[in-house]
Order: sequence, then C-alpha cells, then structure tokens
Amino acid sequence: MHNRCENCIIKELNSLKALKKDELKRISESKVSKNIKKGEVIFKEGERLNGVFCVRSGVSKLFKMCDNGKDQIVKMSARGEVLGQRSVITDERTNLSAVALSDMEVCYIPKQHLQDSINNNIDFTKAVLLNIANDLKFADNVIVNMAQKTVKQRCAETLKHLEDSFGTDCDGFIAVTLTREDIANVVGTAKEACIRTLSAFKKEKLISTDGKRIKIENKKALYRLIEGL
Amino acid sequence: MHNRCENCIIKELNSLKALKKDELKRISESKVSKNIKKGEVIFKEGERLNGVFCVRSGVSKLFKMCDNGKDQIVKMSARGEVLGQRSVITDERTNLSAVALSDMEVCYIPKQHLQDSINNNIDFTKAVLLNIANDLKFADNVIVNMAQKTVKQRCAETLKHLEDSFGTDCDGFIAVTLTREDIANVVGTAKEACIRTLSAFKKEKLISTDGKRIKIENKKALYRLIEGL
DNA sequence: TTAAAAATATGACTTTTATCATGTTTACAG
DNA sequence: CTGTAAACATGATAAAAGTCATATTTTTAA
Repeated sequence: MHNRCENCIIKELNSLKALKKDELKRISESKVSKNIKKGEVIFKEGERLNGVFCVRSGVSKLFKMCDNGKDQIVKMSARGEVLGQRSVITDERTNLSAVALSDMEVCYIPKQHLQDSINNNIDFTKAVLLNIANDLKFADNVIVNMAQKTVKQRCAETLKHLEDSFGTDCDGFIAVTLTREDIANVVGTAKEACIRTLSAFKKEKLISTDGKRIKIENKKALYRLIEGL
Repeated sequence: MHNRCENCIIKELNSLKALKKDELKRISESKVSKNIKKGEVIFKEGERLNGVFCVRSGVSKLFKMCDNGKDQIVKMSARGEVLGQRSVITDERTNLSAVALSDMEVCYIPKQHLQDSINNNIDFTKAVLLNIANDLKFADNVIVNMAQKTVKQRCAETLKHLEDSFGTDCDGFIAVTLTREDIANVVGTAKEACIRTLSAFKKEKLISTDGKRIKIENKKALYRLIEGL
C-alpha cells in the first residue's frame, strides 16, 4: 500500500503544501515511490523530464559537467527538495544533472499534475514562485562568492552552509558526509586545494574530522574567516 | 499627460504582458515615470522597496558590494527588465543594488498592484514564475562559469553575452558601453586583468575597440575560446 | 577651453590556485 | 578476511590572477 500524499509530512517543506486535498489525492494515485541507491543518476543534464522527484530522505547533488572535465555542484538537495521542478515549470530540458549521494527515498510525480495545479491553483503557483525566487537569491549570492572570495573563504562558507542545511548528528558532526572531491566541487576548486584547506582548518582547530565526517569546532572563527580574509 | 500602460510596448518584454486591461488601467493611474541619470542609484542592497521599476530605456547594473571592496555585477538589465521584482514578490529587502549605467526612463509601479495581481491573476503569477525560473537557470550557469572557467574564457563569454542581450549599433559595435572596471565586475576579476585580456583579444583580432566601444570581429574564434582553453 | 579627475594601459612582482607526482589510508567487493 | 580500488594527503612546480606602481589618454566639469 502506498503512503498517501495527503498525510505526508514532507510536503510541509516545499511548494506541495499549497495543494488542495483533491489535487493531493490525484497525485497519490499516480505517484511512484522509488528507492534510489547511493551513486545512482536521477537525471542527466539535457534530459526531458516527465515528472519531478520529491525527496523524502537522503541527499543528492545538482551539478553540471564542465568542459574541463570537472563537475560543478550548484546545489545540495535536502529532504523536501522537489528535484526537476524548474525544468518541468518551464517545460525545458534539465539544465543540471542530479545524482544521489546517499541512499534516497523519493516520490516520482508525473508532470501533468504539477502543470495542472500551476494552471488552476494560484496558491500553488505562488508557492512555487516563492520557492524559485529564494533559489534565485541564493544563486545570486553564490555568484558573488565564487567571483570575489578566496578558496579558503569559500571552503569555510561551504562548511557553514552544509551544517545549516543538514544539521549535525549526535556527535556534533555535520549530518552529511561528502568526499573531499564533492566538497571541492561545491567550493569550485581542485580537490587538492580543498584537502589542503581543510587540513589547515584542522591545524587551526576550526574543525575536526573523523574519516569523512567533519565537525565545526570554532564557529566564531570559521564564520569570521568567511567575511574578512 | 502620462503614457498609458495599456498602450506601452515595453510590457511585451516582461511579465506585465499577462496583466488584464483593468489591472493595467489601475497601474497607469498610480505609476510614476522617472528619468534616471547615468550613475544614479536606483536602489541599494538591503532596502525595502515599495514598488518596482519597469525599464523603458537605458541600461543598469545589478550588483553586490563585497567585503574586499569590489562590486560583483550579477546582471545587466536591458529594456523590459522589472527591477526589484524578486524582492517585492518575496516581500524581502533587496539582495542587490541597482545603478544606472546610462540615462534611463523607468516607470515606478507601487508594489500593491503587483501583489494584488499575483494573488488574483494566475496568468500573471505564471508569467512572473517563468521569468524568475529563467533568471535562475541563467544564474546557475553563471555559477558554473565563475567556478570553472578562466578569466580569459569568462571575458569572452561576457562579450558574447553583452552582444546577445544588447545587440550592436550601426557600426557593428556592442550597443552598450561599459567601463573596463564594470566589465571586470561582470567577469569577476580585477580591472587590470580585464584590460589585459581585452588587449590580448585585440592583438589576436578577435575584437576591435573605439574608446569604450567594442566590436566582435571574429565571432567563431571568440566563441571557441569560451568552450576550450 | 582647460585643469582636474577618471579611465585605460602596461610592467614588475606577489599571491593564489592548479597540476602533477607519489605515498598512505580507507572502503568495500569477492 | 584480504586484495584492489578509491579516497586522502602532501610536496614540488607551473600557471593564473591579484596587487602595486606609474604613465598616458579620455572624460568631465568649472
């Protein structure tokens, strides 16, 4: 038996909370729950999506392959993210690729439902609009950081952002574990530079690590680093 | 006598085209036409806007001041841009500053009108949504370029983008003239690096210049530069 | 018109970051 | 378990980009 969207708590985190009972009912009947394994591709840049993926649990990265062979991660998706939302709205091919960074539970929702609701439920359209507007603000800020901050500053910023978005586990470590290469691909640098910077942070007691797990030890100093040089 | 929004051709370029006659009428009655001088501040980052600015003519830059004292230009606004749209929608303080780069004609539209239409006219809400979704796609691509491309590549990209957005004048020069410093602030580099790169482009006959005016002479070679190194 | 200010241009040098090489540790499939 | 691949780490070096200095040209405003 399916879990019913009407009862799903995840939608409180995204635009789907603005859907009405009957809309949710219809979605419930055609949605497909999927388990996605770590490393699996959810969609590739340039694909035409026939639906969106509502993330119930797990983490994924949204990124673009560059001419230089590296990936640039544009966004890390947390619980509640609606993957593919932008391209379904604009009815375009996806601009980014999505890959699972941990095992994930997602619900696949055929795009017709979203498009119907966007055409008929102004509360939903507004909710999506607010969502995208916030993504845009965030993206603008990333542009500024990429352009004007050093690798050191961006590493610090990325650690802060990961902790803010994913929280900490019971031991105080950031509740998402990325490879150094993935962190580098968020920061926009080479993995060696990322590793070196994190090692320096460790030496300065700004952070500590346990394998891939990272704990922010001196929040104040790390945050200060983000601003000044 | 005011120009009436109902007859204004500019709205064909933006979300306001989805407004109905009576909405346009109401806006016409409370909008204010303004002439803004080159260099004038339209709004500052962190301000609370009481309306948006629909650009009839002229060019402005949307940018953010950084801790290192430099500005990062996030977007150059052409005719048809609705400045302040994002922050009025989310009802937040502005995230960016806007400054006129040439004399401009704009219409100031009190925010109540937009908010009313967003709450009642689903076609308008959808139009704004598409608009912002496209801005987001563009911003994501800028992030990737900033993070992964060299200054040379980004300079080439910026020239292409300026020509694509603003077109060329009768002599074939890009129809917007920026200082080298402003170009540098789009590219995300120091003005010296920008000047040097443009000089190199001139030597390689990719572009020619006449004062601040820039003409792309070898489109193919310049575009090739954007991709590979 | 002309003096001052701003913008452009270029050289010299420093700092930051990327790349390449190599060794070590960790994760994981058989 | 254990061998193999992946990830981590660090040094050496090269390349890219930033900064500072200074000269020239262009723009602007009195």
